[in-house]
Formats: sequence, structure tokens, C-alpha cells
Amino acid sequence: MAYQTFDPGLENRPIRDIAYEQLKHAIITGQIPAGSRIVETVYADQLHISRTPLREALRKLERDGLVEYVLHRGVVVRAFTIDDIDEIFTIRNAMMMLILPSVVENVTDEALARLREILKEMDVAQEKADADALAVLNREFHGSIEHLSDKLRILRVIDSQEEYIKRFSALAIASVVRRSNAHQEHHQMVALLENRDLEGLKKLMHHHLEESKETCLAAVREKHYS
Amino acid sequence: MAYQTFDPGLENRPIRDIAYEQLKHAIITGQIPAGSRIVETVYADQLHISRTPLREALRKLERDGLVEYVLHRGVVVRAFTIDDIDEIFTIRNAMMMLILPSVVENVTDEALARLREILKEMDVAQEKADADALAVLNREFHGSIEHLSDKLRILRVIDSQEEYIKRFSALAIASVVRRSNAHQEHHQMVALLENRDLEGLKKLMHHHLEESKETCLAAVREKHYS
DNA sequence: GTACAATAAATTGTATACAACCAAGGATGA
DNA sequence: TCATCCTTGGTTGTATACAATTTATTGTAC
Repeated sequence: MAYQTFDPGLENRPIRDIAYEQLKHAIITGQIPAGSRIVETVYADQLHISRTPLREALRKLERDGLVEYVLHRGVVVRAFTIDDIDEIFTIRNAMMMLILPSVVENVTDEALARLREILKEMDVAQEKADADALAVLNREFHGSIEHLSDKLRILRVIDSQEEYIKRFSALAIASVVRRSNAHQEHHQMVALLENRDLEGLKKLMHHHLEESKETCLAAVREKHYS
Repeated sequence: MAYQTFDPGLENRPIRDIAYEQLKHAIITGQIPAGSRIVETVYADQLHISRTPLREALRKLERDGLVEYVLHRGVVVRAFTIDDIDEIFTIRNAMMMLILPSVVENVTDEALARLREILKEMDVAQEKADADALAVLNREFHGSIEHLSDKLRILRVIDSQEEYIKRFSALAIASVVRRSNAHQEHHQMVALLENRDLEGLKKLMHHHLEESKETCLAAVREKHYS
């Protein structure tokens, strides 16, 4: 068959990466339920690609811990429990504490201006109670802060959990109360960053992520997701 | 060509995993220097395998962050600095603090007996100043403690750094002074575990890993590794 | 009907073939 | 001499073919 000539705009990535992201998304959202066996030919046909790039995508998922490989039996989707969510947020929180010193150290006026810009957009979204927009802006906001750090390996750990965070922090933002508190906290964060107040920022960020976790866990428990 | 029919004993893993580990080892030990481009055909020939399993190994290394992928240009070995070592130990220390509560909670008499057994072997190795044996036992000792925890995702983060730790903590163990201190600390750890003294253990473990890091960094700086 | 052996089907593991792309160098023309 | 186009060699991207292994199925004996 012909190559996948989708290529929207400038993107010309290998289709193994497309497959990787699609599978990752499908697993995290539960479209492919935990315990499912991923038979290569089935998914290759479904994605209209050959087994080769699909297998490379599976190897990546394997390193991510999303699927488990069994000798001569291929991969199975790993289970995903409330404890996982707890751990993911806990890891993220701990990593954040590790990078904050370098974040405060490296913050520039340009970065602060950018954060204030995002905050303004968040004000609007908050006003309109647009949870979807807030979820996107929220990731942008936190991402901008995190990537002020030069601790590349720690950032890599955070980024490896990024996809989960995206999904689950959206759940937290769905809560009206949490949304309002989080919004205030975001404003406070920028103020603390402005003053280079490391201790204050650490305390606030820790609280912020802890609250997000609790709200998210409550939401998940309610939906009896596990 | 015929399949790689090496298969020593019971091991019958796919050769992509063999390739993965060999490449990983070669990169971490510096046999393949940072910045090198890994041309698939070259290494496939060298390992006497085809490109397919090699590519799957490369995808895993990509997720590990050991190599970097450039569109249509393949992978290059990422640089590996003193800062990386610092971060790796820092991450490990932070993760350890997160799992220790569950370690203390789950510790059993059998586990303690096992730890004392390892300690005894370490006594012998310490007596004989056998640094190589100590390095192995050291990993076994710490691994046994870590895996008392049921925080699987956090353990996964620790394990993902395992290979580095193996290499670098061996450097720390090469120091006679550090070796002696570490040995004492290991004995103290078991005592604290016995008493389920979480706070004491946290304090000691934090100190222990911090000292290992410093010794290792000093050794690396001396060898002007970076 | 159950147990076991033999066989067939499904699936993964590996190798190879070919297409697409990039980079470098030479040919052509001004 | 310089710029531009084209070609070509090298390398990655993908598809496919085939081998090996596991799992399911069938058949036969008891």
C-alpha cells in the first residue's frame, strides 16, 4: 500500500509516532480496556499501517509502562487503578519540589509576562466557566513554569506522566469549587514568582497539587472508575 | 541467516531485548560516546541481527532518554553530564522518601531475615575489601528494601534509573572511606526497619543516598568524566 | 466421556525488499 | 568563478515474507 500521506501542514513525523500517540490516548482514556491483549495484525489493519511501525510504537508503550510484554504472547494493556492516579500526582508533586529552586532562579521578566498573558486568558475562561479551555490553559500555565527549570532529567520524569496529568487534572478542573480555588492559586503563584519567593512558592505549589489530586480522586471514586 | 540460537539455560528473550541491553550498557559506559550517530545497518551488522529488532531496541532507548531521534536522520547518543548524575541521585532520593512509609508498613520477618542474610555476605566482602562483590550485594540490599513497597509506579521510576545507579554507585563503593560508612549505615537500616522506625529510616536513607551521590560526583570529577 | 497425541490455526519474532528522503558533490550554464 | 540544478550514494521509513512458537482443535484410544 501507499505511504500514509496525511501530513497536515508541516508535520511529517513517522507513523510509528502517530500510532504511539493514538494507542497511548486510547489506553489512557480507557477505549482499550485494561487487560486487553493488543494483537498486532488487528491494530495494524485498524490503523491502516503495517506491523513494523506498530511494533515500534508498542515498544515505546512498553517503556512507558502502559502495556506489559509477555514472551511470545505480545502485549497486554496494564491495569490502571486509583492507586496509580495517587502515585502519579505524588510523583509529580515530589518532582515539582525538586525543580522549583531552579525555576525561581531562572525566571525572567519575559517568562513572567508570558505567564500573565496566560492568566488573562484564564480569567476570561474562568468567567465563562469554560472548563475545556481552562484545562488547556492550565497545562500551558504549569508547563511554562516547569520548563523554566534546567533540570532536564527531572523534567523528563514529569513529562513522562504528562499524558495522565492532562487527563486527570481535567477531571479536577471540572469541579466548580476547585476551579475557583485553583484560579486564585495561579494568580498567587505568579505573584510569588515575581518576588522570587521560593519557600512561599513551594508551599503553595505543594498545596495546589495536593488539592488537585484530592479533587481528582474524589471525582474518579464517584464515577466508580475503579 | 539463522536465528540467534544462543539461549543460555532458560533465557529465551527476544533479541531486541538483548540488543537493547547491550546498547544501553555501551552507552552508559561510554563505549559509544555521546554525540555518536547510531546508524542502523552498522550496529545491526555488528550485533549480527537485522534492522527490525535493532530499531525496536532504539525506540526503547528513545523512551529512556538515552538517545535522541532526529527526523529522517536516525538517533544520536545524548550527552551525559555531571548534572545528569546529580539529578539521577536526586530523583532516586526523592522517590525513596515517597516509598519508605509503605516499606516500613509492609516489612515482614522473612524480609528482615533476607536482609540480614545479605548483610552477612556484605560483612565478608567488606572484610575482604572486595568492591565488586560489594557493588552487587549493595544493589541487592537496596533492591530488597525498595521492593517491599507496593507503590508500583514510583518503583518504576526508580527502576528506570537502575542502570545508571548500578554504574555510579559502584564508583562510590570504590572509595574505602565511603565503603566503611555505607556498611555501617546498612546495618543501621536493618535495625531501624526491625523497629519500624519510619522517621529514623527516612533520615538515615536520605543521608546515605546523599553521601553516595557526593562520593560518586567527587570520583567522576576527578576522572574529569565531564 | 476423558485423556492424550497429533495437527492446524493464529500470532509473534526476525529478516529482507523496496520506497522515500536527505545530503553532498558534480555538471551545466551564465 | 559562482550559482543552480540534477544525480547519486547513503540512511531511514514502511511493507511484506517467512520462521518459530504458542494456542486451539481435531482425532484416536481407552
